[in-house]
This record gives sequence, C-alpha cells and structure tokens, in this order.
Amino acid sequence: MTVRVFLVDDHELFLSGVRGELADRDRFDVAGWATDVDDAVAAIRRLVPDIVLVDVHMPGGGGLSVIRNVTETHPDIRFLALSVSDAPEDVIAMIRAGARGYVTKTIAGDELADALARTADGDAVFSPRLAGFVLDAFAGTLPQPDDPELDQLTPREREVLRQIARGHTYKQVARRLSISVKTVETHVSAVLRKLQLSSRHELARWATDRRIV
Amino acid sequence: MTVRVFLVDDHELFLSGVRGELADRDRFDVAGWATDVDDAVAAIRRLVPDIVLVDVHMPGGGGLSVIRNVTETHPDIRFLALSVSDAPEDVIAMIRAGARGYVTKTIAGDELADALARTADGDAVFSPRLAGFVLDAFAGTLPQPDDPELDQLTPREREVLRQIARGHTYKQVARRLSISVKTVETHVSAVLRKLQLSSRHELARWATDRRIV
DNA sequence: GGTCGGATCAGGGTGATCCCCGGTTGTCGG
DNA sequence: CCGACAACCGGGGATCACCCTGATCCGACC
Repeated sequence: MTVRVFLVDDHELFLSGVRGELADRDRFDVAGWATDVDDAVAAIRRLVPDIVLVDVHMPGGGGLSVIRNVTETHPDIRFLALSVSDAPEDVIAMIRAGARGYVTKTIAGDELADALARTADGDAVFSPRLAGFVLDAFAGTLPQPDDPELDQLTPREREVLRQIARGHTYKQVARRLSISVKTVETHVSAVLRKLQLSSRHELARWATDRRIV
Repeated sequence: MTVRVFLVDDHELFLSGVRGELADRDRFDVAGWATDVDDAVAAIRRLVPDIVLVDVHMPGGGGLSVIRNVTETHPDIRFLALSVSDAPEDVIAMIRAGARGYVTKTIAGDELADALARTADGDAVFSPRLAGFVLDAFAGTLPQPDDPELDQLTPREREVLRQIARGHTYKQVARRLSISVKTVETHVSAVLRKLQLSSRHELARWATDRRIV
C-alpha cells in the first residue's frame, strides 16, 4: 500500500530535493506540496494525504499553524516535523501541536524515507539527539508519582486538601463537605503542619505538582 | 562500539531467548541479567551497562521500581521497556519514570536488536500502536497553547499575574517588582476583572492550567 | 474503664486579600 | 491642548486565611 505524502516547506530547492528523493520509491506517492501556510492548509484539506512532512520555521506562523489548522478538521492526518532547528522549544511545541515525529534537515534521503514510512505506520520517529528532549519534557510533567508524605494525612484531611487545591475558599469547602468553616480551618492547619507548608498557595502548588487534583 | 546490555525479566525462558538472540550480534554485549527487582538494581549499579531492557510487569514493583531506583544513582543509564501489555497506562507510566522506549513482546528478534540499538543511540523507539498513546498523552498536557484572553492584559499586569501564580503574597510581589502593595492590589484587581475571575486562587489555577508560570 | 486518635465545632486574634473610592505622572494620537 | 490609557500610589472597609486554645463525640485498642 502506498503512502500519500504532502510536503510543506518554504524552500523550493529543498522541496524539489525531497520530491526527487521520494519519487524513486514505490512506497510513496507525493500527493502535493506547498510553500506557505495558507496554501498548505487548503491543499491538504482538499487532497487529504496520509502524512504531511512539514517545515517548522516558515513565514505566516510556521509549521505550528499548519498542524493546528489541519487537525481541527482532519485529525487523522499525521505530521512529521522537519527543521534545521534542534532547539528543545521547537521540538516540544511541534509535538504538543500534534506532530508524530521530528527530524532535522541533516537527515539523509534514506533515513527520511524510513522516518516517513515509520510515522505513517503509527510509529514515533525522532532524530537521536531530539528524542531525549521530548521524553525528558514528558517525564518532567510528573516528577514523583509516589508520596510517602500523603500517608501522614487522615482521609478527611486528604479530602479537604483536594478541595483547597482546587481553589475553593474555606466557606465553599465547608458547604461541599457539609461541615463548618471552623472544621475546615482545623483540617487545613493540620495538613499545612504535617506537610511543612505555610500557606494555602504553597499547598495548591504542592498538590498540583503531584497531580492530586 | 559495542553496546553493553542488561536484561531484567522474571521469565527465565524469555530471558535466555533474548540472550541467545543478542549473542549472535557483534553490536551487543550482554553484561548481565536478573529476574527480580532487587537483584536487578544491585547488579545494574555494579555493572553500569549502557542500556537496560526491562520487563514492565514483575513481582516486587515491576520495571517501574527498577527504573526509579537506578536513575536515582545512575541517571545516564538508558531503559527500554518490554512488556506483553500494550495498555496506555503502562506505557505512560514507564515513560514518565524515564524509559526511553517501549516495545511489546510480540516483537521479533531483529526488531528488538534494532530497537535496542536505536535507544542506545539516543533515539526513542515505540511499537507502532504505542507511539500514538505517548504523543497523545503528551499533547494532552497542553490543551490550548494560544490565549486570546492574555492580550487583554497590559505587560505589567502579566508580570504581576506571573508572580501571583507562583504563590507569592502581595507584599512579596511588591518587593520583587519594587512597587507598593497598593499597586499590586490594583493590578491584581484589574487582572481578576478582565479574566472574569474572583480570587487569587482561581487566578493561580487559571495560570497553571495554561502553563504561564 | 481508661486512653488515644479522628472528626467535629467555637471564640478570638492578626495579617492577607479584595473592592470601593480617590489621586498623580507620563505617553501617545487626534 | 485634550482625551485615553498605562502605571503608580493612597484610605477605608469587608471578607478571607491562618493560628491558638479549648471543647465534645465516637470508635478502637489495651
């Protein structure tokens, strides 16, 4: 089964280079290409390719705009980001926008074809140096899922903690739990003391850091 | 350059299968193996391999424990998770713990060798069906990176907003920005009004939700 | 029966938060 | 020049957050 590829890059020469490279391979069928964001979005919506190879840095919003616009209407189309930049911000931004992979332009033709094929199959492809960034950033979203400190808290205190972390006032928590404001204060004080914190703001940060909300 | 591999799996048979598979390949040197968590952690710390192939489901905490314990003392050692399970929870948990890749046990010997080599090189390797989970989960950590509401705020208000979101009191913000507490109050009031919020706690939540901190 | 912890509530106090009103300065464009 | 706006500062007051002491009730445990 051939993979229908769409190319987006503001460099004509690079574009034709990729076209030439893919033309020799039976696996790929270059459905179309574009050199700016608006043309790309329109053409992709019309042609509905299997995968889009998109440059990151382009006038008019860059590859980010292309991915966001297209995925709104066609969430099934896959994106492989291609860039001269190996800056972590760029990589993270593209992945968060929905790109299924990210390779740098130093890549060889064979490798690019391999990356496209793998991405089309549902695999995730990153240039070696980039894979670390993505996984580090992802791992960083949850530092420690275990928490011996939470064991110090009674069930009721944990319940109050959750409510406070959500930003509710003492009064609101009291109503939700059908207890008095004074009881809420007692519980919050106990939690703050046990966790060595000093304010409900620190408490909220503490809770969101370990995803208790 | 050979890659020194350590194997962790509670199934002896599977373990010897992998050893046999890798023994034929010059690229790999199986530095050691273990069938439970404690032995694995001790041996890995002693041998310091380049990469650890670790089973996800094992008595004694599973691969998660191995990764967590080892990375505390040896953050440079890479991990490739290997499992019969393709459940999103397992995949996400392992990646968050620090695994550089995740493949299922349906994988062929050649593919496993390829995955190990790629992971050792710094690449990220996932079984095709799994890559989607990881990237979806990662993309899900940031729902809307655009924020039309932020445009309503003046630069100074945004600055104050960041400080408040970090949990600082008005007094602290005033000192940091070298302005009076009253001015901070004014800015905060403006921000709350413009963003249709009613307390600094909601504001903190609002800010952390869209990663402004 | 006594003791202990968990959960509930109250009074009283200090500081922080938030809103209302007011004001000054400076900049920018009509 | 004048209006609009951003940034700055103040008084006063209502409410909220946090801490302290002290209290009652209940169930578990020795």
